[in-house]
Amino acid sequence: MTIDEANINLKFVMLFRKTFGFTQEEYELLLSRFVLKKICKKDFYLRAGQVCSAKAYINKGCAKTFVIDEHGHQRILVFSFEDWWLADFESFYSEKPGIKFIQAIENCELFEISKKNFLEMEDKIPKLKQWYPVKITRTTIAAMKRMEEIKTLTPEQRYLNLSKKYPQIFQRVALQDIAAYLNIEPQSLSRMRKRLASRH
Amino acid sequence: MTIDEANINLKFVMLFRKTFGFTQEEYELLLSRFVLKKICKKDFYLRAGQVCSAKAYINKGCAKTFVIDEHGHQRILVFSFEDWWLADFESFYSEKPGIKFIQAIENCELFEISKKNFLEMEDKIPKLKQWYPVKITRTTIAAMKRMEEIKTLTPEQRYLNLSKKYPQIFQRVALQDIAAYLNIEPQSLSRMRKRLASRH
DNA sequence: TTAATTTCTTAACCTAGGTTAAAAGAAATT
DNA sequence: AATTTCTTTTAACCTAGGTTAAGAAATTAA
Repeated sequence: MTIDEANINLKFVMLFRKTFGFTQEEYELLLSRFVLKKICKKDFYLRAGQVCSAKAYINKGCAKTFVIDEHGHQRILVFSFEDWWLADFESFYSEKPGIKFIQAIENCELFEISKKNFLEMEDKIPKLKQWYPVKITRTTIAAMKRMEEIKTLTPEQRYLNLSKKYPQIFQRVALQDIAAYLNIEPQSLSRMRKRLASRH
Repeated sequence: MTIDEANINLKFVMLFRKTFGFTQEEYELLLSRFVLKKICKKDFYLRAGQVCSAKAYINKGCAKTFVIDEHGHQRILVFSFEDWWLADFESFYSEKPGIKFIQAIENCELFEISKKNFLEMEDKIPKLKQWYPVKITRTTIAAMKRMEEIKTLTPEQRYLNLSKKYPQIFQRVALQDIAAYLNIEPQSLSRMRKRLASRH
């Protein structure tokens, strides 16, 4: 399947075009390696035990990445929305089976590129290679910040931060998933919301 | 100050020499840009508010990296021992003042290289540049794993993991710092150790 | 060696979140 | 519209860790 011209809306490719000055040929070559993949709500993009051999740009929809803890509970590591990438980073680079599940929260429209094709593109379009250090540095900093946040804040504080920073998230993500993201049980989130409401 | 030949023990440089096949000239050029820096126990290598404009290889000693939470408590993000690097990664790359403190837990012998010199070396020794993507990918994966661990495990489980994986750490790091690393108060760690001991 | 300081432990009480179970509300099916 | 299923809320009880305060043990300094 190739990408329907009418659907092309890959912000990052457009951004590259501007930032790194891709030629028309490079632009088209890169685009040709992406494949449109539609997945329905509740479908899995990736399951624990699989090797993540591709990454996918989210054009529409959202997804959650989670691991299963020893009690069998989902522990959500990240929610991903439009203009983000879906992948189990660890498995993608190690090429070993991962422990993460990536599941659609809404019907999703993804543009996927295999690791093989991506590496090939990095060879053929040297400008693309400049992207990696920039992007991964940002990813690392984000992961470290997230770690600091989890370390220093209580679930309640993290809930308040989330409500403040991404109030729209409650329109798209179920409370039970918010709870799994905050690392608490849905009942506790419910009680917490009540507690916070009563402190008007 | 230059590095005394007798003291040269930079494993990473030796490793590079083998892995990337540095020439003698490259090897000596790179070494010449490192500066020996000794800091005493309890001295700060870096303070919040400063821009981290260098990184330091730990040849001897250990250090803790922490942030201060809203109650004024230290929250230790990482302990660093021999053969690790000291830096506030976030500040190093953003070139903005950071929020982290890096403090020696023992007297330390560091080999420091400024960001400026490091970038210059990356230009002059192209083989060195190959190192970055490899290293930062590992750093990112480690940060993500740490985040998963903090998310999925209780302080008690993390204490048990630490005791199992790095039993030697208790010989070098005070219990109050272990507590700050586990995200609990020293009293709670003390109580927890008693609880665990009684379950023989 | 003693005094001062720091680190570690103990205890009593408090609170947030876990656990279990059930009910109420919403959404999806029939 | 009615039924089934999934999500959210409520409540009672339990437990781990926070808080405060004080004492014991170990370092460090004098």
